[in-house]
Amino acid sequence: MKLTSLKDIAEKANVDISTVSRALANSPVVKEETKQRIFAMAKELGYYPHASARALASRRSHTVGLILPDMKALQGPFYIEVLRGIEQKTNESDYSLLLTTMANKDKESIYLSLINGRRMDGVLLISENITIEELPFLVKENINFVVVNRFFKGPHINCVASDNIQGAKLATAHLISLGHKRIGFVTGQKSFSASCERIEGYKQALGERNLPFDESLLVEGSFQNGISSGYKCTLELLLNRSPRPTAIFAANDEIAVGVFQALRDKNIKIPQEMAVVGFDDAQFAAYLTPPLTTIKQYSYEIGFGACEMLIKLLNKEPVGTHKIKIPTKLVIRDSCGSKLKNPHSSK
Amino acid sequence: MKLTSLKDIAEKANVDISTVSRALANSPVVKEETKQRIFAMAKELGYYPHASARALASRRSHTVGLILPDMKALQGPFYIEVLRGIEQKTNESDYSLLLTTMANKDKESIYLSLINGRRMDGVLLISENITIEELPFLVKENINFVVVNRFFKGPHINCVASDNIQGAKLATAHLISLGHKRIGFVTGQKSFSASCERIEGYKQALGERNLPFDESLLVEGSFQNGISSGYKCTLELLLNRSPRPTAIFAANDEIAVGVFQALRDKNIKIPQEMAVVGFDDAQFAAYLTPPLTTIKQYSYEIGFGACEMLIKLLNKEPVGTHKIKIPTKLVIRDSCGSKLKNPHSSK
DNA sequence: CTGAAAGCGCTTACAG
DNA sequence: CTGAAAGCGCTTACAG
Repeated sequence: MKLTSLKDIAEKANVDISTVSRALANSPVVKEETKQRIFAMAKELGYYPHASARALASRRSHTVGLILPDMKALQGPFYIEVLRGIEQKTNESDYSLLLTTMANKDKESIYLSLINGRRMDGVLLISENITIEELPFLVKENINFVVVNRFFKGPHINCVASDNIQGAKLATAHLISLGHKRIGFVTGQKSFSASCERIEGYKQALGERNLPFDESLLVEGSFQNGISSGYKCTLELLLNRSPRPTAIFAANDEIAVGVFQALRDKNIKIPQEMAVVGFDDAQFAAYLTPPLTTIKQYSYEIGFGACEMLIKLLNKEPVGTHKIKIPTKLVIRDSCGSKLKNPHSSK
Repeated sequence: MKLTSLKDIAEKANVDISTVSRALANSPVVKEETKQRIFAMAKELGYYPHASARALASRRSHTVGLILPDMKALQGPFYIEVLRGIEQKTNESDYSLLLTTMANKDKESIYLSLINGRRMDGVLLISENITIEELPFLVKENINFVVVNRFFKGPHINCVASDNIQGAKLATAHLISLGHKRIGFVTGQKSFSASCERIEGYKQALGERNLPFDESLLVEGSFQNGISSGYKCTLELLLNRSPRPTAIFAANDEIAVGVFQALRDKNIKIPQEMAVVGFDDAQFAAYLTPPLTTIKQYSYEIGFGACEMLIKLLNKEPVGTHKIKIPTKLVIRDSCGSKLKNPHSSK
């Protein structure tokens, strides 16, 4: 079954294929009338440009690569939304999206085979476990890339991520405004930049209200094992902290679920005896008992923005800044209650 | 920056590029010694074949398309695992994976642009909302495809999915073996084949034990709005059913969460007063209170199997059957308790 | 076993 | 504004 090619259109329209090519690319150089005639024929013949031929000739695959540590990274609503944003942008710009995982491959060979094999024009790096070490390699190899949801310093390293500092500040300030002074914080792994930034935001909020920072109120949990680590860390926060915190900031919503469970097991009422804030605004956050107050991340915008930046790079268009921070938003539900009556009553 | 091509290798090895091409393709026709020499040079020069050039010449893109209704379809652990399976197989077979969504595009144009644009050799259809109508189009256009996680009849329609009938039978039989005779069933949308199959399995299990099938024990929920529909449907099952069911089968684990919530609100103890079984074995299933007994689907195997079948089709290798059913497994935890003491005591 | 040649379906200077 | 030609980097009959 032969598909229609430029040649078919050219013959039918009685022009050279180069003219057809230009017309379909909407080149300003070809006469409007000719263009219209060619458009019509192309449509009539059901023409679809052959992506590989085009890529070979133009030296652009019009494909963006998405590199994940492994598929499990997609778990949770956060990355799904990131993907939605990416897909929307690739669609609008007529790019294809190639999906790859670093699972059991070595990183350099991925980059090399994908970029040198010319399957993609640039890559989006979605990865909690990208290390700063591999980035210079990408820069050296002249690979267009943007890192999604992490920040790295360096002028050639393009990043788009949530403003974690601002988000954590928002959460902490909210608790403070409700009268809390001792705020426990179940963080994510400290090896993740997002964790450090959120801790930074927490400290800043405290500092701005002249509240002391107490190291013992920080317990390191895990983003991935949110529920179980949230549970364990809460138990720890309930022990030997004097006075006991009156509020807990969970570094993500899964962790908050664990916090909820521990609190329920200990018969500590939310929000009356302990306020809880999460981070992410996961879909289930509104369904918890009580509904979780949390920090919403604009993950769709992160994906879209990252892809937009990459495509601009590919088109050699000027990108403004190479580091984009997407602000977050406080979503108030019931897990923090309203003003605290007597924040220090419980010990 | 010029990348190394066949020509570079050919010059260096003092052979024609066609020989290099054959050697790298490991053609049996070229002399072993020549091959080795060429392999070495290729490696030394860091050669990566240009995917587009190869695709253009060989008329195979070596790319498999993954078509989703929208990114949200990936939500939940089920499809993540399916993806893992697919990725594993594409890796092994050296295929690339192109990701597309049907969100705001019309389906035929997707198929046409992707297949006729020759971006992919075949497609994997992951979609709850694929309709039987569009399949003949695919067949007519000679597109290689396999439907993941749904069954359609027809000799040219390749499907790989869980054995839903067997799974639902497993769940129901388990409840029956524990003494339950009145088993409520919060189904998925009846428009989904998975729902019908699970209902069928439920009926079969009942029939095999000579238990009557009571239509009023079936309430239609929703896979997507699992929690809220599970909640509502449970309330309904608790009303006017006489005698009241002593067990509830939830068509997926999210629905089971809703069932749990409703039961808790009504002060009905799980499993003492009501046994609950789910379906999927979602990650959170083990963390519910009580841990959920459920039916595990081998989603990784579904993805792997589907991709394997597709690649066989592309290679014109014989595929055995065109419909593969992957069996499910009962995972017993605490939500069904053990033997019922007095199954009819509660009314 | 290897080489020379044609061709895959486009794009893009170069002329005119 | 359009055409003729070269070229993108491979594969694959066809000869020898």
